[in-house]
Amino acid sequence: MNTFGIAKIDQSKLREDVYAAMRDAFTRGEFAPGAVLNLRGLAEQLGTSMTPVREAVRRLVAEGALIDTPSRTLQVPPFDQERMLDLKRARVGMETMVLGIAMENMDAATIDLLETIIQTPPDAEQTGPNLKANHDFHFTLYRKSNSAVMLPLIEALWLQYGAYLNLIIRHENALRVDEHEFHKDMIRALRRNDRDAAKAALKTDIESSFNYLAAEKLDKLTVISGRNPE
Amino acid sequence: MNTFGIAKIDQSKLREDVYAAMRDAFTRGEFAPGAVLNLRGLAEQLGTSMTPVREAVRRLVAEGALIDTPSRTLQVPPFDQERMLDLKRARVGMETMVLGIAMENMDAATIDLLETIIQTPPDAEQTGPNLKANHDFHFTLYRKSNSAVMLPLIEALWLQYGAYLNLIIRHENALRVDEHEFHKDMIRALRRNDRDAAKAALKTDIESSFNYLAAEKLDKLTVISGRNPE
DNA sequence: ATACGATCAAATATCACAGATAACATCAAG
DNA sequence: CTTGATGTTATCTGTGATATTTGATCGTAT
Repeated sequence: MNTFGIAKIDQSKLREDVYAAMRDAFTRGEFAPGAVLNLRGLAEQLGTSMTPVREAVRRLVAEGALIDTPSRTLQVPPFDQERMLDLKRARVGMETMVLGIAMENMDAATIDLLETIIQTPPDAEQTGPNLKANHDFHFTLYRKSNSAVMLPLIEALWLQYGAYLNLIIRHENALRVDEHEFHKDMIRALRRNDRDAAKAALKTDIESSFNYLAAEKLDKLTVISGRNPE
Repeated sequence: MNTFGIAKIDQSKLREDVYAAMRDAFTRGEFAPGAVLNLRGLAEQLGTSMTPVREAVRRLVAEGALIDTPSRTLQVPPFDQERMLDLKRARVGMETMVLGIAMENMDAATIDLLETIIQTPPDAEQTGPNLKANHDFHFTLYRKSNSAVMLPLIEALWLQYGAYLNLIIRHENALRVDEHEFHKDMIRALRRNDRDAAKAALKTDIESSFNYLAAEKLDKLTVISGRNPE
Protein backbone atom coordinates (compact mmCIF):
# COMPACT_ATOMS: atom_id res chain seq x y z
CA MET A 1 0.00 0.00 0.00
CA ASN A 2 1.30 3.45 -0.76
CA THR A 3 2.00 6.16 1.79
CA PHE A 4 -0.85 8.49 1.11
CA GLY A 5 -3.53 6.00 0.42
CA ILE A 6 -4.09 7.47 -2.99
CA ALA A 7 -5.99 5.08 -5.16
CA LYS A 8 -4.66 4.36 -8.60
CA ILE A 9 -6.46 6.32 -11.21
CA ASP A 10 -8.69 4.09 -13.27
CA GLN A 11 -7.83 5.69 -16.53
CA SER A 12 -10.81 5.01 -18.70
CA LYS A 13 -10.13 2.51 -21.39
CA LEU A 14 -12.88 3.28 -23.77
CA ARG A 15 -12.56 0.12 -25.78
CA GLU A 16 -13.01 -1.99 -22.68
CA ASP A 17 -15.98 0.04 -21.55
CA VAL A 18 -17.68 -0.23 -24.89
CA TYR A 19 -17.10 -3.96 -24.92
CA ALA A 20 -18.40 -4.33 -21.37
CA ALA A 21 -21.51 -2.35 -22.20
CA MET A 22 -22.31 -4.44 -25.23
CA ARG A 23 -21.54 -7.65 -23.45
CA ASP A 24 -23.88 -6.72 -20.65
CA ALA A 25 -26.59 -5.96 -23.12
CA PHE A 26 -26.11 -9.39 -24.63
CA THR A 27 -26.26 -11.24 -21.37
CA ARG A 28 -29.44 -9.40 -20.55
CA GLY A 29 -30.92 -10.50 -23.83
CA GLU A 30 -31.33 -6.97 -25.14
CA PHE A 31 -30.38 -7.87 -28.67
CA ALA A 32 -32.93 -9.70 -30.70
CA PRO A 33 -31.69 -12.58 -32.83
CA GLY A 34 -31.39 -11.42 -36.41
CA ALA A 35 -31.16 -7.75 -35.51
CA VAL A 36 -28.86 -5.70 -37.70
CA LEU A 37 -26.44 -3.28 -36.08
CA ASN A 38 -24.29 -0.56 -37.54
CA LEU A 39 -21.15 0.99 -36.18
CA ARG A 40 -22.28 4.57 -36.37
CA GLY A 41 -25.46 3.91 -34.50
CA LEU A 42 -23.63 2.11 -31.75
CA ALA A 43 -20.99 4.81 -31.56
CA GLU A 44 -23.64 7.46 -31.23
CA GLN A 45 -25.58 5.58 -28.57
CA LEU A 46 -22.42 5.07 -26.57
CA GLY A 47 -21.30 8.64 -27.00
CA THR A 48 -18.00 7.79 -28.61
CA SER A 49 -16.51 7.44 -32.06
CA MET A 50 -16.33 4.52 -34.40
CA THR A 51 -12.86 3.31 -33.55
CA PRO A 52 -13.45 1.90 -30.07
CA VAL A 53 -16.80 0.52 -31.15
CA ARG A 54 -15.14 -1.16 -34.06
CA GLU A 55 -12.63 -2.92 -31.86
CA ALA A 56 -15.24 -4.02 -29.35
CA VAL A 57 -17.37 -5.32 -32.19
CA ARG A 58 -14.41 -7.15 -33.65
CA ARG A 59 -13.98 -8.94 -30.38
CA LEU A 60 -17.65 -9.84 -30.19
CA VAL A 61 -17.40 -11.29 -33.68
CA ALA A 62 -14.41 -13.36 -32.60
CA GLU A 63 -16.48 -14.65 -29.71
CA GLY A 64 -19.38 -15.57 -31.93
CA ALA A 65 -21.79 -13.07 -30.39
CA LEU A 66 -22.05 -11.16 -33.65
CA ILE A 67 -21.51 -12.20 -37.23
CA ASP A 68 -20.29 -10.37 -40.31
CA THR A 69 -22.74 -10.44 -43.15
CA PRO A 70 -21.62 -10.55 -46.77
CA SER A 71 -22.77 -6.97 -47.19
CA ARG A 72 -20.38 -5.74 -44.52
CA THR A 73 -22.97 -5.10 -41.88
CA LEU A 74 -23.23 -6.74 -38.51
CA GLN A 75 -25.92 -9.04 -37.33
CA VAL A 76 -26.95 -10.76 -34.15
CA PRO A 77 -26.95 -14.46 -35.12
CA PRO A 78 -30.47 -15.29 -36.29
CA PHE A 79 -32.40 -17.91 -34.43
CA ASP A 80 -31.70 -21.29 -35.84
CA GLN A 81 -32.83 -24.62 -34.48
CA GLU A 82 -29.69 -26.40 -35.53
CA ARG A 83 -27.40 -23.80 -34.03
CA MET A 84 -29.37 -23.93 -30.82
CA LEU A 85 -28.83 -27.68 -30.50
CA ASP A 86 -25.19 -27.17 -31.29
CA LEU A 87 -24.85 -24.56 -28.61
CA LYS A 88 -26.64 -26.73 -26.09
CA ARG A 89 -24.32 -29.66 -26.76
CA ALA A 90 -21.31 -27.39 -26.47
CA ARG A 91 -22.46 -25.91 -23.19
CA VAL A 92 -23.24 -29.28 -21.66
CA GLY A 93 -19.93 -30.73 -22.79
CA MET A 94 -17.71 -27.87 -21.75
CA GLU A 95 -19.45 -26.98 -18.54
CA THR A 96 -19.65 -30.52 -17.18
CA MET A 97 -15.98 -30.93 -18.00
CA VAL A 98 -15.01 -27.80 -16.14
CA LEU A 99 -17.32 -28.71 -13.29
CA GLY A 100 -15.44 -31.99 -12.92
CA ILE A 101 -12.15 -30.16 -12.64
CA ALA A 102 -13.60 -27.59 -10.27
CA MET A 103 -14.78 -30.31 -7.94
CA GLU A 104 -11.22 -31.52 -7.53
CA ASN A 105 -10.52 -28.19 -5.85
CA MET A 106 -13.82 -27.71 -4.09
CA ASP A 107 -13.89 -26.53 -0.49
CA ALA A 108 -16.51 -25.67 2.09
CA ALA A 109 -15.95 -21.92 1.82
CA THR A 110 -16.81 -21.91 -1.86
CA ILE A 111 -19.95 -23.95 -1.28
CA ASP A 112 -21.00 -21.45 1.38
CA LEU A 113 -20.34 -18.63 -1.04
CA LEU A 114 -22.51 -20.34 -3.64
CA GLU A 115 -25.27 -20.59 -1.09
CA THR A 116 -25.14 -16.88 -0.30
CA ILE A 117 -25.27 -16.08 -3.99
CA ILE A 118 -28.56 -17.87 -4.50
CA GLN A 119 -29.98 -16.51 -1.29
CA THR A 120 -29.43 -12.94 -2.38
CA PRO A 121 -32.93 -11.56 -2.71
CA PRO A 122 -33.83 -10.54 -6.24
CA ASP A 123 -33.97 -6.82 -6.76
CA ALA A 124 -37.23 -5.28 -5.66
CA GLU A 125 -38.50 -4.30 -9.05
CA GLN A 126 -37.00 -7.28 -10.79
CA THR A 127 -39.59 -9.40 -12.46
CA GLY A 128 -37.77 -11.92 -14.60
CA PRO A 129 -35.43 -14.68 -13.54
CA ASN A 130 -32.44 -13.49 -11.58
CA LEU A 131 -29.97 -13.60 -14.44
CA LYS A 132 -27.07 -12.03 -12.66
CA ALA A 133 -27.27 -14.35 -9.68
CA ASN A 134 -27.50 -17.33 -11.99
CA HIS A 135 -24.44 -16.19 -13.91
CA ASP A 136 -22.56 -15.64 -10.68
CA PHE A 137 -23.53 -19.03 -9.40
CA HIS A 138 -22.28 -20.86 -12.47
CA PHE A 139 -19.05 -18.94 -12.82
CA THR A 140 -18.16 -19.00 -9.14
CA LEU A 141 -18.39 -22.74 -9.52
CA TYR A 142 -16.38 -22.89 -12.74
CA ARG A 143 -13.70 -20.54 -11.50
CA LYS A 144 -12.69 -23.20 -9.02
CA SER A 145 -11.27 -25.12 -11.97
CA ASN A 146 -8.58 -22.46 -12.28
CA SER A 147 -8.68 -22.93 -16.02
CA ALA A 148 -7.59 -19.71 -17.69
CA VAL A 149 -8.03 -21.43 -21.03
CA MET A 150 -11.51 -22.84 -20.68
CA LEU A 151 -13.28 -20.12 -18.72
CA PRO A 152 -13.11 -17.59 -21.58
CA LEU A 153 -14.49 -20.22 -23.94
CA ILE A 154 -17.44 -20.79 -21.65
CA GLU A 155 -17.96 -17.05 -21.37
CA ALA A 156 -18.10 -16.98 -25.15
CA LEU A 157 -20.75 -19.70 -25.15
CA TRP A 158 -22.83 -17.76 -22.65
CA LEU A 159 -22.52 -14.72 -24.82
CA GLN A 160 -23.87 -16.59 -27.83
CA TYR A 161 -26.57 -18.00 -25.64
CA GLY A 162 -27.36 -14.44 -24.59
CA ALA A 163 -29.03 -13.63 -27.85
CA TYR A 164 -31.43 -16.52 -27.35
CA LEU A 165 -32.05 -15.41 -23.81
CA ASN A 166 -34.09 -12.70 -25.41
CA LEU A 167 -36.53 -15.44 -26.32
CA ILE A 168 -36.21 -17.64 -23.28
CA ILE A 169 -36.81 -14.74 -20.97
CA ARG A 170 -40.49 -14.74 -21.81
CA HIS A 171 -40.85 -17.91 -19.82
CA GLU A 172 -39.74 -16.09 -16.73
CA ASN A 173 -41.65 -17.89 -14.08
CA ALA A 174 -41.08 -21.42 -15.29
CA LEU A 175 -37.40 -20.67 -15.67
CA ARG A 176 -37.12 -19.27 -12.19
CA VAL A 177 -38.50 -22.45 -10.67
CA ASP A 178 -36.09 -24.58 -12.69
CA GLU A 179 -33.16 -22.50 -11.59
CA HIS A 180 -34.09 -22.84 -8.00
CA GLU A 181 -34.29 -26.61 -8.30
CA PHE A 182 -30.92 -26.68 -9.98
CA HIS A 183 -29.18 -24.57 -7.38
CA LYS A 184 -30.51 -26.73 -4.58
CA ASP A 185 -29.49 -29.97 -6.29
CA MET A 186 -26.05 -28.64 -7.09
CA ILE A 187 -25.29 -27.50 -3.56
CA ARG A 188 -26.39 -30.87 -2.25
CA ALA A 189 -24.20 -32.73 -4.72
CA LEU A 190 -21.22 -30.54 -3.91
CA ARG A 191 -21.60 -31.13 -0.19
CA ARG A 192 -21.59 -34.89 -0.82
CA ASN A 193 -18.79 -34.43 -3.36
CA ASP A 194 -20.88 -36.51 -5.72
CA ARG A 195 -19.58 -35.75 -9.17
CA ASP A 196 -22.11 -37.72 -11.14
CA ALA A 197 -24.99 -36.05 -9.35
CA ALA A 198 -23.47 -32.61 -9.85
CA LYS A 199 -22.93 -33.18 -13.54
CA ALA A 200 -26.41 -34.58 -13.94
CA ALA A 201 -27.89 -31.53 -12.23
CA LEU A 202 -25.93 -29.20 -14.46
CA LYS A 203 -26.91 -31.08 -17.58
CA THR A 204 -30.55 -30.90 -16.60
CA ASP A 205 -30.27 -27.19 -15.88
CA ILE A 206 -28.76 -26.35 -19.24
CA GLU A 207 -31.09 -28.57 -21.20
CA SER A 208 -34.19 -27.35 -19.46
CA SER A 209 -33.39 -23.73 -20.22
CA PHE A 210 -33.05 -24.64 -23.87
CA ASN A 211 -36.27 -26.57 -23.83
CA TYR A 212 -38.19 -23.32 -23.82
CA LEU A 213 -36.91 -22.87 -27.32
CA ALA A 214 -38.44 -26.03 -28.69
CA ALA A 215 -39.35 -26.01 -32.33
CA GLU A 216 -43.09 -25.67 -31.92
CA LYS A 217 -42.71 -22.44 -30.00
CA LEU A 218 -40.19 -20.98 -32.35
CA ASP A 219 -42.49 -19.23 -34.77
CA LYS A 220 -44.46 -17.42 -32.17
CA LEU A 221 -41.38 -16.30 -30.31
CA THR A 222 -39.47 -14.97 -33.27
CA VAL A 223 -42.37 -12.73 -34.02
CA ILE A 224 -42.33 -11.40 -30.51
CA SER A 225 -38.61 -10.84 -30.55
CA GLY A 226 -38.77 -8.19 -33.18
CA ARG A 227 -37.54 -7.88 -36.70
CA ASN A 228 -36.51 -10.83 -38.70
CA PRO A 229 -33.79 -10.51 -41.33
CA GLU A 230 -33.93 -11.37 -45.00
CA MET B 1 12.59 -12.36 -45.26
CA ASN B 2 10.95 -10.55 -42.41
CA THR B 3 11.02 -11.59 -38.80
CA PHE B 4 7.75 -13.38 -38.52
CA GLY B 5 7.57 -15.11 -41.84
CA ILE B 6 4.52 -13.14 -42.76
CA ALA B 7 4.16 -12.65 -46.45
CA LYS B 8 3.15 -9.28 -47.81
CA ILE B 9 -0.44 -8.96 -48.79
CA ASP B 10 -2.09 -7.70 -51.92
CA GLN B 11 -4.91 -5.25 -51.62
CA SER B 12 -8.29 -6.87 -51.02
CA LYS B 13 -10.16 -7.80 -47.86
CA LEU B 14 -7.23 -6.54 -45.91
CA ARG B 15 -8.51 -7.23 -42.44
CA GLU B 16 -9.18 -10.88 -43.17
CA ASP B 17 -5.87 -11.29 -44.92
CA VAL B 18 -3.90 -9.72 -42.14
CA TYR B 19 -5.62 -11.99 -39.69
CA ALA B 20 -5.04 -15.02 -41.87
CA ALA B 21 -1.37 -14.19 -42.32
CA MET B 22 -0.80 -13.84 -38.61
CA ARG B 23 -2.78 -16.90 -37.85
CA ASP B 24 -0.73 -18.91 -40.30
CA ALA B 25 2.43 -17.65 -38.71
CA PHE B 26 1.13 -18.85 -35.38
CA THR B 27 0.18 -22.29 -36.54
CA ARG B 28 3.62 -22.65 -38.06
CA GLY B 29 5.15 -21.78 -34.72
CA GLU B 30 6.84 -18.63 -36.03
CA PHE B 31 6.17 -16.64 -32.89
CA ALA B 32 8.35 -17.26 -29.90
CA PRO B 33 6.60 -17.32 -26.53
CA GLY B 34 7.21 -14.05 -24.75
CA ALA B 35 7.99 -12.14 -27.93
CA VAL B 36 6.80 -8.55 -27.97
CA LEU B 37 5.03 -7.20 -31.03
CA ASN B 38 4.08 -3.69 -32.06
CA LEU B 39 1.40 -2.52 -34.41
CA ARG B 40 3.53 -0.25 -36.56
CA GLY B 41 6.10 -2.95 -37.15
CA LEU B 42 3.45 -5.46 -38.13
CA ALA B 43 1.74 -2.96 -40.40
CA GLU B 44 5.00 -2.23 -42.15
CA GLN B 45 5.91 -5.89 -42.59
CA LEU B 46 2.48 -6.56 -44.03
CA GLY B 47 2.61 -3.54 -46.30
CA THR B 48 -0.56 -2.00 -44.92
CA SER B 49 -1.58 0.56 -42.33
CA MET B 50 -2.27 0.21 -38.65
CA THR B 51 -6.03 -0.01 -38.73
CA PRO B 52 -6.46 -3.48 -40.24
CA VAL B 53 -3.58 -4.75 -38.14
CA ARG B 54 -5.26 -3.44 -35.02
CA GLU B 55 -8.42 -5.29 -35.78
CA ALA B 56 -6.64 -8.51 -36.58
CA VAL B 57 -4.64 -8.19 -33.38
CA ARG B 58 -7.79 -7.46 -31.40
CA ARG B 59 -9.23 -10.68 -32.67
CA LEU B 60 -6.12 -12.65 -31.82
CA VAL B 61 -6.25 -11.24 -28.31
CA ALA B 62 -9.86 -12.32 -28.00
CA GLU B 63 -8.80 -15.79 -29.06
CA GLY B 64 -6.02 -15.92 -26.51
CA ALA B 65 -3.22 -16.07 -29.08
CA LEU B 66 -1.88 -12.71 -27.94
CA ILE B 67 -2.16 -10.89 -24.65
CA ASP B 68 -2.28 -7.25 -23.68
CA THR B 69 0.40 -6.35 -21.21
CA PRO B 70 -0.20 -3.79 -18.43
CA SER B 71 2.01 -1.37 -20.32
CA ARG B 72 -0.29 -1.55 -23.32
CA THR B 73 2.03 -3.52 -25.54
CA LEU B 74 1.33 -6.86 -27.13
CA GLN B 75 2.98 -10.10 -26.24
CA VAL B 76 2.93 -13.71 -27.32
CA PRO B 77 1.92 -15.54 -24.13
CA PRO B 78 5.10 -16.53 -22.30
CA PHE B 79 5.72 -20.18 -21.64
CA ASP B 80 4.01 -21.35 -18.50
CA GLN B 81 3.87 -24.89 -17.21
CA GLU B 82 0.47 -24.45 -15.63
CA ARG B 83 -1.05 -22.89 -18.70
CA MET B 84 0.36 -25.68 -20.81
CA LEU B 85 -1.35 -28.33 -18.69
CA ASP B 86 -4.53 -26.32 -18.86
CA LEU B 87 -4.35 -26.13 -22.61
CA LYS B 88 -3.66 -29.83 -22.90
CA ARG B 89 -6.68 -30.69 -20.79
CA ALA B 90 -8.84 -28.34 -22.82
CA ARG B 91 -7.69 -29.80 -26.12
CA VAL B 92 -8.22 -33.39 -25.00
CA GLY B 93 -11.66 -32.59 -23.63
CA MET B 94 -12.97 -30.56 -26.53
CA GLU B 95 -11.45 -32.58 -29.32
CA THR B 96 -12.55 -35.98 -28.03
CA MET B 97 -16.02 -34.55 -27.58
CA VAL B 98 -16.16 -33.26 -31.13
CA LEU B 99 -14.66 -36.49 -32.42
CA GLY B 100 -17.50 -38.38 -30.80
CA ILE B 101 -20.06 -36.24 -32.57
CA ALA B 102 -18.17 -36.46 -35.86
CA MET B 103 -18.21 -40.24 -35.73
CA GLU B 104 -21.99 -40.18 -35.67
CA ASN B 105 -21.82 -38.73 -39.16
CA MET B 106 -18.79 -40.58 -40.43
CA ASP B 107 -18.80 -42.08 -43.89
CA ALA B 108 -16.40 -44.00 -46.10
CA ALA B 109 -15.71 -41.03 -48.37
CA THR B 110 -14.43 -38.94 -45.50
CA ILE B 111 -12.20 -41.73 -44.25
CA ASP B 112 -10.77 -42.04 -47.75
CA LEU B 113 -10.17 -38.32 -47.82
CA LEU B 114 -8.35 -38.52 -44.51
CA GLU B 115 -6.17 -41.23 -45.95
CA THR B 116 -5.21 -39.14 -48.95
CA ILE B 117 -4.36 -36.23 -46.66
CA ILE B 118 -1.78 -38.20 -44.73
CA GLN B 119 -0.43 -39.77 -47.89
CA THR B 120 0.32 -36.41 -49.43
CA PRO B 121 4.09 -36.39 -49.68
CA PRO B 122 5.71 -33.71 -47.57
CA ASP B 123 7.07 -30.83 -49.59
CA ALA B 124 10.47 -31.53 -51.04
CA GLU B 125 12.40 -29.09 -48.94
CA GLN B 126 10.30 -29.58 -45.85
CA THR B 127 12.26 -30.77 -42.89
CA GLY B 128 10.03 -30.52 -39.84
CA PRO B 129 6.83 -32.38 -39.15
CA ASN B 130 4.15 -31.90 -41.74
CA LEU B 131 2.15 -29.35 -39.80
CA LYS B 132 -0.29 -28.44 -42.50
CA ALA B 133 -1.22 -32.04 -43.23
CA ASN B 134 -1.65 -32.70 -39.53
CA HIS B 135 -3.91 -29.68 -39.17
CA ASP B 136 -5.92 -30.75 -42.19
CA PHE B 137 -6.26 -34.26 -40.85
CA HIS B 138 -7.61 -33.15 -37.51
CA PHE B 139 -9.98 -30.55 -38.85
CA THR B 140 -11.32 -32.66 -41.70
CA LEU B 141 -12.23 -35.09 -38.98
CA TYR B 142 -13.76 -32.48 -36.70
CA ARG B 143 -15.70 -30.80 -39.47
CA LYS B 144 -17.78 -33.93 -39.75
CA SER B 145 -19.36 -32.91 -36.45
CA ASN B 146 -21.00 -29.98 -38.25
CA SER B 147 -20.57 -27.94 -35.12
CA ALA B 148 -20.37 -24.29 -36.07
CA VAL B 149 -20.08 -23.47 -32.39
CA MET B 150 -17.30 -25.79 -31.33
CA LEU B 151 -15.01 -25.71 -34.35
CA PRO B 152 -14.02 -22.07 -33.81
CA LEU B 153 -13.29 -22.82 -30.17
CA ILE B 154 -10.98 -25.65 -31.17
CA GLU B 155 -9.32 -23.38 -33.73
CA ALA B 156 -8.70 -20.95 -30.91
CA LEU B 157 -7.09 -23.68 -28.83
CA TRP B 158 -4.81 -24.62 -31.71
CA LEU B 159 -3.87 -21.01 -32.07
CA GLN B 160 -2.82 -20.81 -28.45
CA TYR B 161 -1.01 -24.09 -28.85
CA GLY B 162 0.76 -22.54 -31.83
CA ALA B 163 3.07 -20.49 -29.67
CA TYR B 164 4.23 -23.65 -27.93
CA LEU B 165 4.71 -25.28 -31.29
CA ASN B 166 7.65 -22.99 -31.62
CA LEU B 167 9.25 -25.06 -28.90
CA ILE B 168 7.84 -28.45 -29.76
CA ILE B 169 8.98 -28.09 -33.30
CA ARG B 170 12.57 -28.68 -32.32
CA HIS B 171 11.71 -32.32 -31.76
CA GLU B 172 10.85 -32.68 -35.39
CA ASN B 173 11.68 -36.28 -36.03
CA ALA B 174 10.19 -37.75 -32.90
CA LEU B 175 7.03 -35.78 -33.51
CA ARG B 176 6.74 -36.96 -37.06
CA VAL B 177 6.86 -40.60 -35.98
CA ASP B 178 4.20 -40.03 -33.34
CA GLU B 179 1.96 -38.32 -35.84
CA HIS B 180 2.26 -41.17 -38.26
CA GLU B 181 1.30 -43.68 -35.58
CA PHE B 182 -1.67 -41.57 -34.64
CA HIS B 183 -2.95 -41.20 -38.17
CA LYS B 184 -2.73 -44.93 -38.72
CA ASP B 185 -4.51 -45.77 -35.48
CA MET B 186 -7.22 -43.22 -36.12
CA ILE B 187 -8.03 -44.44 -39.61
CA ARG B 188 -8.22 -47.99 -38.33
CA ALA B 189 -10.56 -47.00 -35.50
CA LEU B 190 -12.77 -45.03 -37.87
CA ARG B 191 -13.05 -47.98 -40.24
CA ARG B 192 -14.19 -50.17 -37.37
CA ASN B 193 -16.36 -47.34 -36.07
CA ASP B 194 -14.77 -47.92 -32.70
CA ARG B 195 -15.30 -44.75 -30.73
CA ASP B 196 -13.31 -45.64 -27.68
CA ALA B 197 -10.29 -46.58 -29.77
CA ALA B 198 -10.54 -43.37 -31.78
CA LYS B 199 -10.79 -41.22 -28.68
CA ALA B 200 -7.91 -43.05 -27.06
CA ALA B 201 -5.76 -42.52 -30.14
CA LEU B 202 -6.58 -38.82 -30.20
CA LYS B 203 -5.87 -38.44 -26.52
CA THR B 204 -2.52 -40.12 -26.94
CA ASP B 205 -1.70 -37.90 -29.90
CA ILE B 206 -2.41 -34.67 -28.08
CA GLU B 207 -0.69 -35.69 -24.90
CA SER B 208 2.40 -36.99 -26.63
CA SER B 209 2.88 -33.73 -28.49
CA PHE B 210 2.75 -31.88 -25.19
CA ASN B 211 5.17 -34.31 -23.62
CA TYR B 212 8.01 -32.71 -25.51
CA LEU B 213 7.44 -29.75 -23.25
CA ALA B 214 8.06 -31.60 -20.04
CA ALA B 215 9.42 -29.52 -17.22
CA GLU B 216 12.97 -30.79 -17.36
CA LYS B 217 13.37 -29.66 -20.93
CA LEU B 218 11.79 -26.30 -20.38
CA ASP B 219 14.85 -24.24 -19.48
CA LYS B 220 16.88 -25.36 -22.44
CA LEU B 221 14.05 -24.77 -24.84
CA THR B 222 13.13 -21.28 -23.77
CA VAL B 223 16.68 -20.25 -24.43
CA ILE B 224 16.55 -21.68 -27.89
CA SER B 225 13.26 -20.07 -28.69
CA GLY B 226 14.68 -16.61 -28.65
CA ARG B 227 14.19 -13.62 -26.45
CA ASN B 228 12.72 -13.98 -23.05
CA PRO B 229 10.77 -11.14 -21.48
CA GLU B 230 11.45 -9.58 -18.10
C1' DA C 1 -36.54 -5.41 -67.10
C1' DT C 2 -32.04 -3.60 -67.13
C1' DA C 3 -28.60 -0.32 -66.45
C1' DC C 4 -26.95 3.64 -64.51
C1' DG C 5 -26.26 6.81 -60.83
C1' DA C 6 -27.19 8.66 -56.18
C1' DT C 7 -26.68 7.61 -51.47
C1' DC C 8 -25.10 5.56 -47.40
C1' DA C 9 -22.10 2.65 -44.57
C1' DA C 10 -17.93 0.30 -43.77
C1' DA C 11 -12.93 -0.17 -44.58
C1' DT C 12 -8.65 2.04 -44.68
C1' DA C 13 -5.27 5.65 -44.01
C1' DT C 14 -3.64 9.34 -41.54
C1' DC C 15 -3.41 12.52 -37.81
C1' DA C 16 -3.10 14.06 -32.98
C1' DC C 17 -2.49 12.80 -28.25
C1' DA C 18 -1.12 10.59 -23.89
C1' DG C 19 1.30 6.94 -21.33
C1' DA C 20 5.50 4.40 -20.86
C1' DT C 21 10.30 3.51 -21.41
C1' DA C 22 14.90 4.26 -21.62
C1' DA C 23 18.83 7.02 -22.55
C1' DC C 24 21.06 10.94 -20.95
C1' DA C 25 22.46 14.68 -18.25
C1' DT C 26 22.97 16.76 -13.78
C1' DC C 27 24.05 16.79 -9.06
C1' DA C 28 25.60 14.95 -4.54
C1' DA C 29 28.38 12.06 -1.74
C1' DG C 30 32.40 9.48 -0.97
C1' DC D 1 37.69 12.77 -9.49
C1' DT D 2 34.69 8.96 -9.56
C1' DT D 3 30.36 6.78 -8.76
C1' DG D 4 25.64 6.45 -7.79
C1' DA D 5 21.21 8.31 -7.82
C1' DT D 6 17.76 11.39 -9.46
C1' DG D 7 15.39 14.43 -12.65
C1' DT D 8 14.73 15.47 -17.56
C1' DT D 9 13.90 14.67 -22.21
C1' DA D 10 13.54 12.14 -26.55
C1' DT D 11 11.32 8.52 -28.59
C1' DC D 12 8.26 4.76 -29.13
C1' DT D 13 3.80 2.79 -28.16
C1' DG D 14 -1.18 2.23 -28.40
C1' DT D 15 -5.61 4.90 -28.55
C1' DG D 16 -9.08 7.69 -30.33
C1' DA D 17 -10.71 10.81 -33.89
C1' DT D 18 -11.38 12.10 -38.53
C1' DA D 19 -10.88 12.36 -43.55
C1' DT D 20 -10.77 9.60 -47.66
C1' DT D 21 -11.74 5.62 -50.39
C1' DT D 22 -14.32 1.65 -51.64
C1' DG D 23 -18.19 -1.07 -52.21
C1' DA D 24 -22.97 -2.15 -51.98
C1' DT D 25 -27.79 -1.21 -52.29
C1' DC D 26 -31.76 0.93 -53.92
C1' DG D 27 -34.32 4.04 -56.80
C1' DT D 28 -35.17 5.88 -61.18
C1' DA D 29 -35.12 6.50 -65.94
C1' DT D 30 -34.78 4.51 -70.30
